Amino acid sequence: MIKDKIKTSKPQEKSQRARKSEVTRKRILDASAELFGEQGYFATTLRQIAKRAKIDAGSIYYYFDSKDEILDEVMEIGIRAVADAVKEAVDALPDTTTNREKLEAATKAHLNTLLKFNAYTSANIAIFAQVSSEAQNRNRKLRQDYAAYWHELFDAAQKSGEISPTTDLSLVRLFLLGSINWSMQWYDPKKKSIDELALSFCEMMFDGISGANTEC
Amino acid sequence: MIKDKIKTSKPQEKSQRARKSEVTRKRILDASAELFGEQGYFATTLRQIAKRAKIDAGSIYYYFDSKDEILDEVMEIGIRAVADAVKEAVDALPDTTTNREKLEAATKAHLNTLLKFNAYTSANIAIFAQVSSEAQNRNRKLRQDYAAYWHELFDAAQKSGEISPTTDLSLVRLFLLGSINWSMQWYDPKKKSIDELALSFCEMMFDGISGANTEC
Amino acid sequence: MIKDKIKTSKPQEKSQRARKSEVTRKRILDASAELFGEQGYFATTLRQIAKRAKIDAGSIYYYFDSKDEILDEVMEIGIRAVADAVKEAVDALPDTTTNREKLEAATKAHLNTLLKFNAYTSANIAIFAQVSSEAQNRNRKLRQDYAAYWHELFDAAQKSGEISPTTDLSLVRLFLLGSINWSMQWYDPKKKSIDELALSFCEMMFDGISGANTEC
Amino acid sequence: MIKDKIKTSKPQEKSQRARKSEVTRKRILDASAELFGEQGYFATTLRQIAKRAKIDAGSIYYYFDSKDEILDEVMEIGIRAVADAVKEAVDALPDTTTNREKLEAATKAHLNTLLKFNAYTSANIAIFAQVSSEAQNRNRKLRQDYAAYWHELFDAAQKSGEISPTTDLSLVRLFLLGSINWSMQWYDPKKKSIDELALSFCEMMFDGISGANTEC
DNA sequence: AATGAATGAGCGTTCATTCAT
DNA sequence: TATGAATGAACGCTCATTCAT
Repeated sequence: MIKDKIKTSKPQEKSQRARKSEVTRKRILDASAELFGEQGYFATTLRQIAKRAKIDAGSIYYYFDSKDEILDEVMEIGIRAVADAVKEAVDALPDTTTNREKLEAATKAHLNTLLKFNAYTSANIAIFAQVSSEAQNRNRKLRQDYAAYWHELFDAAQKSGEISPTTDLSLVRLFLLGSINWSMQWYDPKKKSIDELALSFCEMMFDGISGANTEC
Repeated sequence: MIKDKIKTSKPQEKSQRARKSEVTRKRILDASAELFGEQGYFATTLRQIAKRAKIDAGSIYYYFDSKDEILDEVMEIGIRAVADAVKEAVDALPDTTTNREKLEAATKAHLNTLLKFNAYTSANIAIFAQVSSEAQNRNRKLRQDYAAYWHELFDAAQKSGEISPTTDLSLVRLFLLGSINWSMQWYDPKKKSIDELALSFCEMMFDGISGANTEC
Repeated sequence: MIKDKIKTSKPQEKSQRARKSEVTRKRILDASAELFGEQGYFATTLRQIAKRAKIDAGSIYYYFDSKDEILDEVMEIGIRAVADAVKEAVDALPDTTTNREKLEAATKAHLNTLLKFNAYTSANIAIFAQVSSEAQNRNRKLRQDYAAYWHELFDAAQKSGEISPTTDLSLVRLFLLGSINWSMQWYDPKKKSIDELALSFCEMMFDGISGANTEC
Repeated sequence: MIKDKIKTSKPQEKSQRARKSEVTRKRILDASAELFGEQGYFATTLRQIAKRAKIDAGSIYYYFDSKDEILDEVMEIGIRAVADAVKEAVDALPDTTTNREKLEAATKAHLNTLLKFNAYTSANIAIFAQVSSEAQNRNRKLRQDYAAYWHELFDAAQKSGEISPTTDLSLVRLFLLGSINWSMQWYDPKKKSIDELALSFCEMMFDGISGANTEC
């Protein structure tokens, strides 16, 4: 809708109007992401979204064609946000970084985005399973791309010998990301920092918890 | 409601009426558990439940006071079901069984209940995060008991030296159960059996994936 | 919906419930027909219908799946009502009746149904042109049947010599029924009785208004 | 609104502004007339009108105070258009023309305006019965003037003996114009030309369809 | 033990309208 | 001269719930 019009205006000098419009649009999306994450998609009403975005419920339809369209955009932003955060974190590391360290950085970034910084990502992870399969499918490509990026990280670690050659990389990825995503349901910032948690996760995954290890 | 009446009747010779009533009641709960698991709590309507239970929507209120009461009972049954299955599986093991083997058996039992046998458990795990905090609280005690049971298993393993003494047992429990529960979102029975999956999870947790291990 | 259930119940002894249900259903249809005729389809709201039918707006959906379904049923009843009234009127005539007299009787019956007796017929004639083409199509078959019946009447009159052999019967039918239907927009019962009006219409159609006729 | 301003500006040299304004205003009216005719008044939204007129929905309010005001103007233009067309057609006839021929010319002109040339007239005839009685009343005076003009034509024909002295002229006028207006609902240009149709109508009205006529 | 009828609050959505720019 | 943003009332419709039978 409006989005298109804004993008076609000259980039260097956006009118005040266009800027205000963008701000309102973002307020709606922000409110939606928060509420979807807190209550789920179906339990969230457009009137709640409108109230939190400080506009009238009818006005939402100036920016979006339907509640479903909001959902799609929230979910898309959510996946892009983690993916970007993770890639950025990994890219920022020096060349000398080991692959295990890269995976640790990725885990930290994912966990921080999910638990602290990004309501869109929380919403995506929280509600994906409960929305219609159509809505899921619209988000699937981005999720697969993100999974593929993690696979590369794991693959590099295996190739360099940091992960045992017999390890099923797909399974271990699902194992790690499952744990991470599930932490949404129990994480309490008062008890442990997010970065510590991420490192603990990686340590468990890499070294295991077996008491026999120490016998080496 | 009816539930109470049934319990006060003599246990050995239930009238046919009472038995039929129980059957209908169970049909409603079964239908609810299935639908909650498939679609979520809010997306499921009482009419859908009634249809699947083959009764009239109004009749549900003969057995339950509200949709929320159905939710509570489904969730309770769900947690009890996994807890029972896990305990039974562990209890059935011979005395010579190692603690690691007990944890493996527990994992298999949890995973089988969740992914194959019990719609109530699937529903519980799938919808817990999306229902009201009141409903969550009503289920919390049972969940804590179940967590405590797992903790015992981990604790015994640590005491026996099978788990390193520095391991944070609470964290590792959340790590393992998070992975397991999350598998609901991606598990495909055509690719791997549930028991194999359970063993893979335990192996990763105990032994880790590090390539350095092999250097011992 | 409900309609089906009622029909499957034993015809000889309808329960009080079923009868009450039928009454409510009819109240909704009656109210709809009246309002559609008075205000048009789009200007009529379900809340107005509910108010006139003395039920709650939501209750309408116990009997009908949508506003459109009400429309369909109102339109169907409307056409059937005129068709039945016209056929009955013609059938009631003795064998000695001329074809012109039959056409006069048909005209009277149509006009009375439209202007006096049947809100459904008024609604049908008034709103047909303004509803969606889908709704029109659903009503089309019945309208064609009704038109065919009129055609038979005209055809018989032409065959018997009461109508000139060169007359285009389709056109004259449209001419007559157009005039009749249009009378909805101007007819005032205080000025002329419906039966008189019908006869005037037929006289004009048969004999024309030309002053030259009298010269015969 | 703007209309007034335009009229007060000097007629011979309208500013370009004023002219552009008039053009836009006409675009809105044209779009409205078309849509009202196609879909009815209530089914037509201001956004549809705006889209067809290639302006923004809000801009309509620069030219009109309300949707109802557009309706009034469309309806007024519609009646004036037929009235003018009919009068022009009759005035163009030579002095030797018979009154019947004048009525035929009037019928042709009305029918052509309605079915071919003028969206405003189509809209007026199509939607008059469905708009509020207030809106109808605002259009009534013009309609009565137009009816009076037809009455004059009929009256002259009766006075000259071309119409039988016993004919109820008001009724015959309603009869003819009803048929004509109703033809909107069934006329198909592929089957018969408008002029032929008009002549057929007049022939039926004047000469009747009776087979007995030929016996003269 | 169960149903059919009905309710009423609230849902997602639409639409005529307003107004600052 | 015209627009983009926003409003708020009302729309068709859904749903958990009630209740007489």
